[in-house]
Amino acid sequence: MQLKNQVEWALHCCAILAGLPDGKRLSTKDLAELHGVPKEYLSKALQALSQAQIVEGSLGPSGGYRLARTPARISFLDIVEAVEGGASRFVCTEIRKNNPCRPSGLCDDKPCAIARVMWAADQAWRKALREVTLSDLARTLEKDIPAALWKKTAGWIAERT
Amino acid sequence: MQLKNQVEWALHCCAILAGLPDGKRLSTKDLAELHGVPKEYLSKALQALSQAQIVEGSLGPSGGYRLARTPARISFLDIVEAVEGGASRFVCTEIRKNNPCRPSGLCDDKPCAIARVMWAADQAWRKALREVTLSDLARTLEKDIPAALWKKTAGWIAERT
DNA sequence: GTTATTAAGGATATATAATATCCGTAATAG
DNA sequence: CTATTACGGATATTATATATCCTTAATAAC
Repeated sequence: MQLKNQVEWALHCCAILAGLPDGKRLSTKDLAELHGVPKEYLSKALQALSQAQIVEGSLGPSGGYRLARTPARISFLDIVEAVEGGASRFVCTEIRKNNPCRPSGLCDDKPCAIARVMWAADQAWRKALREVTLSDLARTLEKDIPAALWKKTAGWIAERT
Repeated sequence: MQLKNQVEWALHCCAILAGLPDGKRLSTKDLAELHGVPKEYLSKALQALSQAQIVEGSLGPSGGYRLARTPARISFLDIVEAVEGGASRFVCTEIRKNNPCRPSGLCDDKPCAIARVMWAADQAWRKALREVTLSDLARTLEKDIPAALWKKTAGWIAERT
């Protein structure tokens, strides 16, 4: 049980888009080349982000993607859920109802106790992701990435925007 | 991306085993019938629990499973990890290294900033699961389950131990 | 207008993992 | 000796993830 690799790709793409000069866009082709991933498949992830209104695509030459709102207003959770879906990773199939001792008419007033615990843990995961935004990430990256690489990459991007 | 249904089954089986009279065992066959799930496949989940030393199997007629330690010392996380594995659900494939601007010799002193956030969220999920034990669950179930069903099920189990 | 480029989305193929079943083995209680 | 059990290996089936291909409509540049 693993998150899709598209989640990783989407996060990295958003990190790049967050650093783009104002109003500029970057195409799927360039994002794919920058990250060394297949353009066609990455495109699906970007489309998911677009549908979730996290990024905004535009057509034609000089078209491409940019963030739909400021980095401070986009959380990791937004991006993860756009790609992976918002459903809990624990699915309760109500096997308690298969208990042969159970009266057929019996109705439960609460969801299964086991599911409640699993769902609460899922919420803890989501909370952790909700609390980190793209601007937080940008600050971290600025410290992590060597200045030379940072500058060279910015130049590479500038040539294509 | 969903947890395996075996996780749900394993948790329910452990809940039953936690309520078993001292020293008694219950077989895969009975656990499967009680939960309405395929015996052969459930067996794989129970084997995983056995390998993780959460339950203890014994052979022969009147054999079966019982918990390997007290319910207070078995957490949801123990059970989930036994079935689902302990690896983080986010896998970093280091796509940052595919950046064409990156000097080929460059070595990173830290793991990718995006991965760090994702891994922290994974830890939050695990923490929530680590903090709930089978004895906590037993207390909750006692309140949730109607006394009549509780008693009838206990009887059903008693006939088979 | 014409052309090249782009996002968007549908259709389809391939690979991997989840789900499920079957069988052989060794242990063990009656 | 027999029936029952956990355990593990092998295999089949189904679902999902991964990936590619193709068509369409928009649009910027010429």
